[in-house]
Amino acid sequence: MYRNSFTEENYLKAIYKIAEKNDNEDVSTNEIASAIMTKAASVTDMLKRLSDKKLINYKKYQGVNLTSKGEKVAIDIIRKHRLWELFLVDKLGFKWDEVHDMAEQLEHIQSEELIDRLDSYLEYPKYDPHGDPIPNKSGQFATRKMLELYDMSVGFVGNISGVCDHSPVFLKHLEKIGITLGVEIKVEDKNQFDNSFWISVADADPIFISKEVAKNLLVFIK
Amino acid sequence: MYRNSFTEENYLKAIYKIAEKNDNEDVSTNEIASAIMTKAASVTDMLKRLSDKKLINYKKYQGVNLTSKGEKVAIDIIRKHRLWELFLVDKLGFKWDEVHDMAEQLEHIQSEELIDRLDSYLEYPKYDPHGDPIPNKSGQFATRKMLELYDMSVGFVGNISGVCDHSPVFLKHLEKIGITLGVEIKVEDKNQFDNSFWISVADADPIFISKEVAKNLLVFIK
DNA sequence: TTTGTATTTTAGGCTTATCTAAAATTATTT
DNA sequence: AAATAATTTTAGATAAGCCTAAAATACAAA
Repeated sequence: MYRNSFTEENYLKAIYKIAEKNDNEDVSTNEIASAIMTKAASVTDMLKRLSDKKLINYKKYQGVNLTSKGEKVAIDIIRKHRLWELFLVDKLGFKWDEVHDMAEQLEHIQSEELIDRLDSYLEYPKYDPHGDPIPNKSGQFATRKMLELYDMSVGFVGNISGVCDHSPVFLKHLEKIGITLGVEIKVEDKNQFDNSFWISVADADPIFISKEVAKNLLVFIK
Repeated sequence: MYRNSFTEENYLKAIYKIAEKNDNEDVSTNEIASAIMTKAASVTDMLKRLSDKKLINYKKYQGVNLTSKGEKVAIDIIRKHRLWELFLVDKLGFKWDEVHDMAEQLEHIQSEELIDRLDSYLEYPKYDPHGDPIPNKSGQFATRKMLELYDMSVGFVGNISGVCDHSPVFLKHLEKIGITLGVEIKVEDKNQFDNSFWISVADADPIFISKEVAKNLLVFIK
């Protein structure tokens, strides 16, 4: 029974997320370096070690992808991260823009029993506070078709079900203008000039949102 | 704003606990080595680093004690450890013999806000699942005079308020014979020959406990 | 007080994870 | 296809933490 270090877990998670974003193409050294905030040379070092441990498939200069063993580890970390985030928001009352750094630490706590009990305590949730799916114990993600609000037409009615950008600055902005996860919105008008929107949120007075905001909001059809 | 490593925090915690046990005498290299499960040479290395950081007072060959800065860190770790233990038992339903290893990891999560909210969520508890006091935000411990059950005389009535030995094997044994934290006990008889006890627990039929058990149970007077 | 034992420190190595600078490889452009 | 640019890897250091073996110091006993 091996145990992976924090650092190894972080690399695997980063590789998983980059691959997910790029339709599972092989992941390059530089992409990993910028995700982990480190230098390419350090990444190369680590790739060799992960390869030795059969956690990734790696050929020099060719980029990498996760083995099924490596993917398992990555999904497990994501499961832990999202469960802890939900705990922090639902039970301890944190806001959705405050929990990321804490979850980055908590995701490395080693105990399967702990995470299973946390899962049960939270009543086997399917989505985290940002709308991202939480894999279950066997690594399965719930799926639902989510679309960018930006692509919806005037008259569309649906619920905010996720965000693309997870940065505190974006999340705080949403909070300020009254947009939270799950809230019902309606597209009242679209501005041809700058592609900004007028939307009404939970039947309140319509608010203005920019193209940038609309592109980072995900909705699903009611 | 500095950040201490896990390892540094573990050393400081170990020094604090050894000093506490020995009436705040200076702590020796060997004592630390055996507490941390490492070698004396490694301890010496670390003592130099902790001393450079002004977390301990260290003179070669003379043993060490914590500076007020170091003590603060140690108490903070103990606070986090005990709060997490209580969370695991009270909220996630773990048994008191199962939580130590998880709390050893959780105690190093860095976020003052997190621990304050956990404290609030648990309603500012004063004692952990083993009866050990939980320091408050400013580092103050609740105090109550606890005595070994071993020193009580026949007829004594009180409540189990703590344990000396924290090992799973001891705690499981207590569980098995029906002794839990807070339960009321009465000393029915003491055996001169081997210093074993007959005690009744919560008005049930008297049970037999050995000298070893009696020395590791703490009571306070009702 | 000298001798012997136990404790502690130093010296020198090892591993993980990082870095910079230089070399090797791949990709792009003319 | 050759030249240039970008990416990736190697080489060689560094720091934290750990180790073993040997040297230094402190403690205990004759």
